[in-house]
Amino acid sequence: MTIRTRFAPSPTGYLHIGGVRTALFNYLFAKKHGGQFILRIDDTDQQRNVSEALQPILDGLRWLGIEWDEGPNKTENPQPNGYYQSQRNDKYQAAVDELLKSGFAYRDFAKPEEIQTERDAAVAEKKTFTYSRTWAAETEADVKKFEADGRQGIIRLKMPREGKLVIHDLVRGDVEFDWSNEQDHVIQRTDGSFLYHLANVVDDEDFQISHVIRAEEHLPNTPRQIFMIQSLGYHLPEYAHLPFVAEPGSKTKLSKRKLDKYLKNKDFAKLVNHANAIAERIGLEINAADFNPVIVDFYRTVGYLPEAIVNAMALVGWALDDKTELFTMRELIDAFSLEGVTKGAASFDPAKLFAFEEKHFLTKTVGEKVKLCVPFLTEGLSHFLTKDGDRSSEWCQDTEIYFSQDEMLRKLIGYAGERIKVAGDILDFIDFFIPDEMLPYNETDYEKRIKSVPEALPLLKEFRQLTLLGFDAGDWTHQALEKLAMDFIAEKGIKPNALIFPLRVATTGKSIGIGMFEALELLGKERTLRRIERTLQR
RNA sequence: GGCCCCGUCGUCUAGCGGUUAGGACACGGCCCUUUCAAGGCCGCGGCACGAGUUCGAUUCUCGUCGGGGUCACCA
Repeated sequence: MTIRTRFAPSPTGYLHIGGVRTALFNYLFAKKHGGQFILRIDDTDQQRNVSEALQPILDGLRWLGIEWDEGPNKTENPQPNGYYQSQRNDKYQAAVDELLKSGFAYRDFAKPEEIQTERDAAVAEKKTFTYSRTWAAETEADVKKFEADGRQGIIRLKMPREGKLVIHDLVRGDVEFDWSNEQDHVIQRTDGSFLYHLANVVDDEDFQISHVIRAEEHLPNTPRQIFMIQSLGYHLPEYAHLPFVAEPGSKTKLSKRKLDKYLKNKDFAKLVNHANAIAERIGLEINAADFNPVIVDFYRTVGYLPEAIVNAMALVGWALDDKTELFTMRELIDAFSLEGVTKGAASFDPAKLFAFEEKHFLTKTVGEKVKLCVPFLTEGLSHFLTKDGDRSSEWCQDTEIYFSQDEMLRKLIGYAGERIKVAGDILDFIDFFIPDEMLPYNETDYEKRIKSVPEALPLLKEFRQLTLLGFDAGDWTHQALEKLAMDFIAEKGIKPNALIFPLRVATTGKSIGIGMFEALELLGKERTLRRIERTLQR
């Protein structure tokens, strides 16, 4: 049997992190077994612009490396009617007609308030609501009568009222339902449009889906789908209901709308603050609704590695063994199995995701890191240089040199080592690329390391005059500089920090960063002296 | 409320009758160190509870409690 799985997003305008996990598991399972992964678009109830709302989802999946074999934007698609539910109405109509003909569905003329009354009564009696079928049309005469009353018809499933259904779920084992608890669900609306459950069943049959892998919130509505499958004589797919992705530190389903609440979680806040800082430095308008860690784009925007997201999400509700944590997509495909899927809801852990990012970034070569960082550096620099408005173009021209210092960037990334965990972190080191006369000082550091230390400036001045000024620019390496400084420190009989802190603030504007002498090496003699001079005159 | 699902450190999990209950992330401490990261070492911390079954239960059964999902002319 060919394994065929599908991910069926509704075009909502964004790719939810929980959706990623579902898509990923479907993808992994299909690839593992040499099958196909299909992308189908559930847009039966879509008012807005579908292609616009779908694009971020397609982009997000592609970015993550979850590529579909059939679906939108594919040149060769076997399905003549396409993969959009909105384009498949003929198929759905045929299915409804058949259900009607075979007696597994009926036309119903109840008014919404009449249904509601029955439902309220059931709730009051603490019983399962079951529609009385009072307004069900048995014959054409019934139809005429109801229509004469001004009633509008819909199509309902005529669900069994006795017996049991056992679903053999690949994750949960056998799950038993009583048919009597099932309702006569609507499958076609007054306006003739179709409902999700019907469309879903028809599509899965047409696309020959072998395994339905989806979040567990779908488990309660599986019986009605199986009822349709059986009534229409379709093949029954295998089911695997995944635990859903929960809020950090909770078992409640993760939701895009609860960001405020999540921000109270320390790890979540850390993740968001870090990302906000990057976004700010590239001049991005931060809109909390869209710039949200529940949405995949958030990570892409600040430079996370797609493989980190994939790795982290693969381990939400799945594990290979008791030790393997780091996976590439290829390794995931090889290792994945539905048996490894856990049953309990699994919290999304921002700290763990960040840890994966760190580890995956570490595996990149300097060359790869440069490639990843350049767009952020470019954005950050142009934002930094133009935020003062008028002067912008002039400043940009004057400082064009700073944009094209490949060699410096390369060295910097080497020296920065694991301080850069996300491509956007390169912006922590933007100071190396900006004109010396524009270097901003961290005022707290300046106060603490220079202003409030009387000997700081004299020491700096002396170091500059006696040591740096006469030092051969050709020997301007961090090793030579370090020796130079240490000799100076020894001679003066001071602690290293007495010189290094003021020097650090003077040359980089702040008291944290890469190794002091590596920093001076990158700056070069001329710029180092200029920055010190500027501080002395401040 | 009806129906269904779930329950191992704070979090993600390994475990599939006998283990000092293992790992990862986070957290705390120490070391290293010119700052910040990183790294090394150490530590904190868990089988929801109660009955069975069994020589023996984290593991099997039942119950209790707790958490969650779902009950649309949404998907």
